[in-house]
Amino acid sequence: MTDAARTTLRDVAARAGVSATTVSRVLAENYPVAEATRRRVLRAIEELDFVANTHARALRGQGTPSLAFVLRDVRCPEYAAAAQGAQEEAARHGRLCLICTTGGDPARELAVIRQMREHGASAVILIGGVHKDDPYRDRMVEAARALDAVGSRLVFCGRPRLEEALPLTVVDYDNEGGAYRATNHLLANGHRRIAIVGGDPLCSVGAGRFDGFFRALADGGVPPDPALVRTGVGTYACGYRGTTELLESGHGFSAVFAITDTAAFGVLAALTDAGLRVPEDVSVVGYDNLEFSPTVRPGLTTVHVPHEELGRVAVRLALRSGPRGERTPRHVVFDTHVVVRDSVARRA
Amino acid sequence: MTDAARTTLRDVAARAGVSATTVSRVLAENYPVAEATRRRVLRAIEELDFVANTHARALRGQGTPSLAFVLRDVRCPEYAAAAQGAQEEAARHGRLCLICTTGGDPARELAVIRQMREHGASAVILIGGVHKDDPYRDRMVEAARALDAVGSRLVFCGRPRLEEALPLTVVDYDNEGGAYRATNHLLANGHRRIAIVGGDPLCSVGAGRFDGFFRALADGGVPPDPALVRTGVGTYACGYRGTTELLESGHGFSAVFAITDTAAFGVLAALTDAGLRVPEDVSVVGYDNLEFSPTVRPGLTTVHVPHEELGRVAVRLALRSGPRGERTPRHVVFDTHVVVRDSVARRA
DNA sequence: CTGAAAGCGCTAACAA
DNA sequence: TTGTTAGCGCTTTCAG
Repeated sequence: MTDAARTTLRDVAARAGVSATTVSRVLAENYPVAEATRRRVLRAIEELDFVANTHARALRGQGTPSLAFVLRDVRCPEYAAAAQGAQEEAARHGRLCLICTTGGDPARELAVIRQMREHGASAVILIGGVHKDDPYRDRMVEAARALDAVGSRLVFCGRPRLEEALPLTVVDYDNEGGAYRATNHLLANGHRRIAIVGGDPLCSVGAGRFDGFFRALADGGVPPDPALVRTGVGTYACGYRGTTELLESGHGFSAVFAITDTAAFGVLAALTDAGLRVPEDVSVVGYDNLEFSPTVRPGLTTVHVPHEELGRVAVRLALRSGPRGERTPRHVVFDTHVVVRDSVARRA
Repeated sequence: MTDAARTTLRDVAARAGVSATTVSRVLAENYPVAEATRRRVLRAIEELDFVANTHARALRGQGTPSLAFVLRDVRCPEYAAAAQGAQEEAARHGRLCLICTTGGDPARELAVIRQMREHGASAVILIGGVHKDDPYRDRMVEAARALDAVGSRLVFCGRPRLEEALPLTVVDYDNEGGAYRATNHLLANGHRRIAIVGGDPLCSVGAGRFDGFFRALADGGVPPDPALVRTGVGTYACGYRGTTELLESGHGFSAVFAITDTAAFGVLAALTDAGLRVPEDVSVVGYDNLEFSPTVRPGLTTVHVPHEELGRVAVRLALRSGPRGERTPRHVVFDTHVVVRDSVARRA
């Protein structure tokens, strides 16, 4: 029982008593075919349960190239959201999506890009932040050029652009600005001792959020206190741990800026477990506005990031200038804004 | 700037001053090639930044066929978990994964299966429950046969098998049993008035959970009360709404069995918003044991489902009997068990 | 050790 | 309206 050979267009042709060309034309509907013949062919296709071979088509240059997404982990709600948006958009265009997870390993990311090149994907969309790392950066530059050279594109989604002159499409959001506004919201509510928890300053996402935070502090005339900074990788665990450490350290604070909503959930849990009330005792803001964030109690005040939209637009731009379109690199940046819910109170 | 033609193996051959055959052999490493020649070829590949064309390979029959996953929505944590497990396993085998979302539309699911057939995927893995619908079922039977006919497989993941004789691989979990045990846990804690919220009895997943629930009630000698049943589609919203309705209806209850953890989060929120304490006033159990479930307060008592594992095993089985392996349909069912946390208390 | 030739399944000139 | 032919990029006999 080796590969039961797949039914080919020739089989259909034979059965319908026509040439392969005719079958092809019936399928493509791009050429006149006598109605009777057409019906005969259609019946043969039906009877044989024929489906065309994508690879043969692709080889002929007729294929609809797929789209590829590369992300760290589908379980991260932000990435899942972007992936979902992208999927929907791709489906709308009849495109197939390859989704590959890398577990955050840059080597795997590059490997995947390579696989996509082999595959002739019309675009490779990289979702999520990057670690700042020069050799990696250089390889990315190469990748962008290589993809461009064959009429394909590299798209960064929720990841800052590299240098200006690169054939790269970037769909990003105002990461730094969101952090600035979130911090300002805390400041405006009278908070001065604000902790920041869970961010990774070496990751583009974390770095931008830190920047916005400190800029807001500076603009608000509040001196930053290193004792109130707890770095991490944006997970629940580091939100929880960071908060617990902060509490134990005895450095007072009246508000926490969690670098992600996921970390904020950890912050909330740690505070609750310590017998503190949110927002009466401590105020909390998050970042991302996950689907889940309005549902926790208290509802989480956070920064809205249009994750689905990022994915959708990434696909749209990737598809816009198909192989024969103009090659202009594109750059779109979405706004972010604070969504006020119940986790921030005026400082007593 | 039309399709900058992609570098081909011939280009490499020309540059290295050898035949295409030799280049192919250097790539495949399946045939002796003089070291000097090899190096020349490798250099040419490097210089030209050549990557082989997957489609040509696939056409020749040498390709590594991809794997396809079909699921409703990547944003659902259960599906994301399964997808992640599957991805990792696939990556381990050097396979590419196509992930397609259907938005729960059976028509799209079928369409996707078709695309996968065109693609020659070695397996199509369907993740998640199904609605009970006969015409759809029949098409699925057809799909299973069609895939099998070309040496590919259809895999159900977290979805009950169809008829016995089908060439279908099933990786499922003891859905009914989990609900039975969760309900028993409530019963064992003295609860008699137990509401069930959020399930869709027309979906395979919901139906199994309802069955387990009612069986446990029957075995425990507790007559089921229709007034305590609130159906839905397993979302946060229906957990919330169901609970609110229950509360307003005035039918007393001391515990809620939420059909999914996601619904349980809604139940928890509704209870909290109504000024009730969990578990002091009302006990709650969920189902799924999402990553998030231990992190809410109180920690959610729930039924563990090994979602990642389901995905991993689905891939493993799909790959096990490659095209030339034996065709035996397989069926594996994972156990489920109750994870006790803090949302259930003894009935006062 | 290397190369020439055939062909995977499909489509597009070009003829008829 | 239909068929014939050639060829996409690769691998693989089969000869050299």
